[in-house]
Formats: sequence, structure tokens, C-alpha cells
Amino acid sequence: MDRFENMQAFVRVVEAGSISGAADRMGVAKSVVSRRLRELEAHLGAELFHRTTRQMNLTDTGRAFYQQSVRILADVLEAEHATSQSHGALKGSLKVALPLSFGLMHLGPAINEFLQAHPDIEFDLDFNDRQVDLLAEGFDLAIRIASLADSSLIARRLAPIQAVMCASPAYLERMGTPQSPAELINHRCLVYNLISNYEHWNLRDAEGQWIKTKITPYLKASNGEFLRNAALAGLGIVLMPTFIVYQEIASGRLIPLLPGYQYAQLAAYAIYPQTRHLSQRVRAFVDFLVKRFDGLPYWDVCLQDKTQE
Amino acid sequence: MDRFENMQAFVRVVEAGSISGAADRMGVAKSVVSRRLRELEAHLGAELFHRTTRQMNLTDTGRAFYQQSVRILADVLEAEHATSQSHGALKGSLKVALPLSFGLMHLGPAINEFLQAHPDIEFDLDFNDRQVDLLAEGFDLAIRIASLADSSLIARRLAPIQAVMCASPAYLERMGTPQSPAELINHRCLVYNLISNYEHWNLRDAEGQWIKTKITPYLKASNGEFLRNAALAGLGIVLMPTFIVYQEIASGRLIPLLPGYQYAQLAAYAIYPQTRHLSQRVRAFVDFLVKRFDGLPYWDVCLQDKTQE
DNA sequence: AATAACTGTTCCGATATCAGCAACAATAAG
DNA sequence: CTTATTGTTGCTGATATCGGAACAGTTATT
Repeated sequence: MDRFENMQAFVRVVEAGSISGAADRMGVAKSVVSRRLRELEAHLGAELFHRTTRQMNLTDTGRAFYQQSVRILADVLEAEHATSQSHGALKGSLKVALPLSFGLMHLGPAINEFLQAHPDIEFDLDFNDRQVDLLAEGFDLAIRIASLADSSLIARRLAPIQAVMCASPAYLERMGTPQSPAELINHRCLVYNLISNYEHWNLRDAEGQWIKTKITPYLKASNGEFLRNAALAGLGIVLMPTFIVYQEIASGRLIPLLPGYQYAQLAAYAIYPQTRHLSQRVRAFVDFLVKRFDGLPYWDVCLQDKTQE
Repeated sequence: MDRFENMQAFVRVVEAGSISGAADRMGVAKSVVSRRLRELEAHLGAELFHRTTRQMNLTDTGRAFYQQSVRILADVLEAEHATSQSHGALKGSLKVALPLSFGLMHLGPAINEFLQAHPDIEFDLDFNDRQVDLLAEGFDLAIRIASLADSSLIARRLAPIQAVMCASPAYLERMGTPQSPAELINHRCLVYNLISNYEHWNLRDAEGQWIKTKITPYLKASNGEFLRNAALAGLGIVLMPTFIVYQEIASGRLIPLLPGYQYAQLAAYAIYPQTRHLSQRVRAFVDFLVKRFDGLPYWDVCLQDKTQE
């Protein structure tokens, strides 16, 4: 017994004024409508119509139920329509704030892929690592790498961001390979702002103990790719997100260090305002990103063994 | 495809956090819930859950649909609950204003009958022919005989009220039987306020023409039964609602006059305020009255032939 | 580290349900 | 008074739905 179907039949009968008329408009036999009505009345335990064998008059009970039914059915339709994205019928623009490195390297391909499924969406992308005020600047969505939790915004976790310490083989040959965090003070460190402060790196040993390690900043920069290139050139040791250096590690041009230690777990988030009626574009795009970055990120898959050693 | 059941299954899964849990609480096999979910997603053309084979995470699309679904299901339950009167579980009081004669003669038995079905309803009856202000005096309902249409009130037609002109055989023998409206001026008329003014009676002939007939008021009273008794005593001709005199006409103690003519069509109405949430008591009682007085009123059934002649 | 417990999905056979048709009773219309 | 229409009901075949079991993948526990 489909309660929506019964309800709808009831509403159609009220609007058509007769069972036959309603059945015609619905394209079913009138016996079906009749039975649905009776089923509904039995379910409610109340008479909706005052039947005169030929005439159908709403009872007051029925009139009250009709008004509520109409609203409910409209709500159902609205909910279904708002949810069903009609597969590719998404249109409009999407203004997104992206972090520089992660955005260029990993979100770019994702956006291209999304655009192929929804060609009528226009992206307005702002690659920038500064904090932006979503509402003030009219962003639909921001992608951030952090561990923040803002109450007025919804944050959807997209992917874990792992950090890895590494250096080029040439550097290690020249300066030696550190075997413990304490040795780091004798090395040249290339410092990336996003996941570390300037003076210390926070490591976690195998027992889960946090170790605040003093380092020697040799070069500071806010751009991950610049630091990666510096490390490749043998300038020092970097602590960076794996998504930037995974290819270099995989190919052996950078060597992971201190494999027994872990770093602060960050994550990439999609962040957007809490509006009552979130646009289908934003919902669809975030759903797409969550699905695409689900599980262990592809940039970490090939490192799983190397960083463990 | 039962949309209601699918929606409910979806909500239960969200609330239980898993398909198995939802299936347990719903008392069905988990395969059923799984299939319902897939069906719903297919119907919407959108992914509601982000599945990880073991974990079920709501997509943003799903979260939005969930919020709407919860509200819809609550609305359905509320509508059904408000409509279903739980068969006799009606309680509370019902303050009703009734017309004197009609109330005593015909509504009284109806109310008794209603009370047998709903013993927990307490009636507060005010038999009075004066106009009462429903809202000011706290009436739930008023029964009126009129043809009014007040915008702020809902009026439900209960029964047609026919009028009939009649006199006792003794009177007619003494004064003669009028054959046309014009002769009425030579007769003694007993005037009832409710359906006539003091100086004229409006009749309609067989062609539908309205005839304003001057009469001679011999006795004026606002109480129908008093006038009926006066007519029975042979004091004159009355024009009254059939519901007062139908037994006397049926038994021959009063003779219908001018059978070819009709009178203003009045009706008995149930009148009540237009409140958003009409109490179930009022709805149930009005529904009951409408049904009870449906069709040709029983007091007119036996007169149908007599008044036609 | 390896088993155990649990999750969601899929397939399959028995069962129940539902749509449509046709006949019927009752009423309004011409 | 006949005709057409309305709502209801019984019946039959097609359809869908249910529950159970097997399966694949994941977490928890030992």
C-alpha cells in the first residue's frame, strides 16, 4: 500500500470532482482509484467523502486532509526535483577558492573531469592560499587544507593530507642521513609554512608520543613547488605534503626520511556556507569531489611502502 | 515502486547509521532495505550515500534530501493522525448554538445518536433563535436556517428547508380553500418570522415567476410550534417549514394549500469559524450531521405526494 | 597477524499484490 | 422512460515484493 499513491489518488479525485475523471487523467482504470480511496479511508479510519452513490462530496474531515495532502505532495515533488539533478542538466556558475599547489596539481584534473559530465557549469576559480571570506566575497565553495572547524560553515572532508620528510640523494650523501629527530638540528631545513612553524617540526614516534623538534631553517618559502625544487637541487630537507612530492619519491629523486615517525594529520576540506537551500551545483560538485578523493589518495598509494621503510 | 516506503527506509537508514540496523528496527530483511535504497537513488538519479562497502556516508545531496524527507514524513504522520479519529476516542466539549424548533425536533435526536457513538463528548447546547457571535461567545458551532454566506465563517449545508402553506380542515371548511395567491388577502394568516416578513409572502408559480402576495397578518409569533398549534385550532393559514408540520400534514390534521406554488428555498447550515486546525470534534460532528440529513429530509419524504397535488 | 564478526549486495524461488476488465447497481440527463 | 454515466465489486493474470542464503569486503578482537 503506497501511501503517497493513495494520497495522490485522493487529491486527484478531489480536484477532478469524480473518480472517473481522476482515473482518466491518471490513465488508470477507475476501479483502481476507487480501491485506493477505500484503502485510504480504511487506513485513516475516517470517511473522506460523503458518498451518494453518484455524487462525491468532501466531508470536513476530508477537506482538512485534502489541504494537508496537497501540501505534502507538493513537498515531495519539490524534494525529489531538487534532489534529482536530471543528470547533467546542471547549469550556472560556481565560484571556488582553491589552494595554490593542491589546486593546481590535483583539483585541476578533478575539475576538468567534472566539467566533462556537466559542460554547462562555468567555473570561476581563484587559486590563492590566503584565507578568504566566503560570504563576503561571494564564493560558493572553498577548498582548504587544514584541520579547522568553523561553526557557521559546513566542512566536508575530501582527502587526508599526509606529510613526509625528504631530501635528495645528493644532499644525503653530502650531509648524511638523519637517524633520529635530534639530528635534524645539524641539517639544513627548507621550511614550508602551511604545515609547520618556523622553528619546530612536530613529529610523532612509534608509541604515539609527540616530539617537538627544533630545526634550523635554512630557507623559508610559502610555495610548495619552489621548496620541492630546492630539495631536488640538494639544498636541504623538506617536510611537505605527499601530494606535492609523491612523484619524486616514487622515482627516487627524493628519499623519505625518518620512516618511523608521523606528522600532524591534516586533511583537504570543501567548505561552504550553511544555506537552507544549497544549490544543486555546489552539492553535486562536493559529492563529486568526495567520491573522487575517497579512500587512500592516489598520490599516497605508491608511497605506502616507501615511507614505511 | 512505493515512494513512501522508499523514503521511509532511507530516513531509517540515516537515523540508524546502517542498513542492517534500519532493517532490524523495521523488522524486515536487510536485502529489502538495500533494494529500496537503490530504487530510491535510481528514481532520483542521484547518489544519496557515499558507499565504502562497509561505511555509509551521506552525500550532500542525500543530506538535503534527508532533511526534507524527515519533514515530509512527519507531516504525513501528523495529517493522518489528525484525520483518523481513532474511532470513538473523541473527547472534549462542543458548544453549539441551535435554532429552537428545528433544534428540538430534529437536531435533538441526531445529537443523541452522535453521543452514542462518542460518549466522551460533552455537549453544551444553546437553543436560541437569536443571532449569536460564534467567536465572541465561544461557540464551536452554530446551526442556522437561512441562506446566508458569511465570508469569515464556513457554512456547510445540512438539509433543504421547504416551506408549506397549510390550514386545518375546520378552518378551510369555514373560510373556504384559496385557489390562488390573490385570495389570500381575504384569509387570516398566522405569520412566522423566520421565513416571511409581516406583510407579504413570496410565492413562485409553476413558471418560476415570483409573486409577492399581500396578506393579512392575523396573528404574529416567533415560535413555530405555537403557530402550528394555532393553525391546528383553526385560527388561520400558516406558511411554515415542513419540518414543523410534516406529521400533521401526513395525518391530515393540516391541509397543504396552493400546491402549484413554491416558496423561498432555505437550508439548514452548520456554521463554524475558519480556523487552521479545526478540532476533530467539530469536524466529526459536522460530518455526522451532513450524512444524517443527506438527501431528501425524512420530514419531507412523506409529504412529497401531498404537497404536489 | 589472523581469525571472527559484521556490513552491504546480489540472486532466487515462493508468495502476495495490484492493475485491468467486465458486470452490476444506482443515479442524472435528455 | 430510455440512455449514459458513475462508483463498486469480483475475478484473473502479470508483476512485484519478500525473505533467506551465499558472497565480497571491512573492522574488531584475540
